[in-house]
Amino acid sequence: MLIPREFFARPSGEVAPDLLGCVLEHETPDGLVAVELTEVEAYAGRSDPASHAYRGQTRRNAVMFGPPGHAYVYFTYGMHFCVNMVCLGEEGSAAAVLLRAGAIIAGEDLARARRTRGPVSESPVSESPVSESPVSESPVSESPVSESPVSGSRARNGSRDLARGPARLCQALGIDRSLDGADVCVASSPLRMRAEAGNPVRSPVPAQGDDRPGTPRRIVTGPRVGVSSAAEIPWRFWYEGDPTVSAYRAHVPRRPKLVTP
DNA sequence: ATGAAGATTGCCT
DNA sequence: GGCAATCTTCATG
Repeated sequence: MLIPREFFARPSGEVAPDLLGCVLEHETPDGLVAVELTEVEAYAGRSDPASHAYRGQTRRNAVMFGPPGHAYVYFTYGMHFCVNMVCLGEEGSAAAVLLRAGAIIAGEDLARARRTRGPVSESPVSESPVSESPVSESPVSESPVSESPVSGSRARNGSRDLARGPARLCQALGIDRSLDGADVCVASSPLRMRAEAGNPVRSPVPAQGDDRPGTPRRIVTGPRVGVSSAAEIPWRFWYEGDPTVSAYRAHVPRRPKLVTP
């Protein structure tokens, strides 16, 4: 069931936790990839110093100032895309929720192909899978170790890392600039957001605490890192102990470009 | 016109 | 843990 637009017509701080467990799917000629969201981050817009909308509307962030239920896709670091869901707290607030991580629940092969085919990586797609079984059948509930450390296997090939991080999530889904402004609330859109109800059973989660199937996943909240203002508001939301949640990495300001005389 | 920084990631020691 | 890759956007002259 598609998520109604009213869902997004709320402050981003309210929408964000409700997005956990929802499924973002992108349909292309190559196929369909669906990701269940496990980590999101809210941005308040005009009043948020860390938001792209803080300094007002520009060509890049124009979508954030538009109606809710649309995707705000931006390009960063010269190579990565990130996607937000536009919300609506106050009029023109330009609030949004950044989709930071998720679990692939459909189209995993396509997602892996997109992730493998990196800018520098030229490894052919014809890679012999390690007992690749269809996602729908055969629960792998009895594998304590999530992934066998195959020599040469990078993190990017692991299923749990396919959408672990905002840029990886976009790459796995095939989201790029052309989807900026896409409406995720209409069935005719290639990019759609589905409600949690009707989700396939979650892929096996490594034993960590009490993540048995059937156990409701707990949502953890915390302040965003690196932003001092409004620290009392929980901006980040994720599923506790979920392996697909991105690990925080402190942002390192790069050294200034060296001038050669 | 020019420069600096960025809602990141992959690979290095 | 550190640094490079890579280019768009925004602010300033």
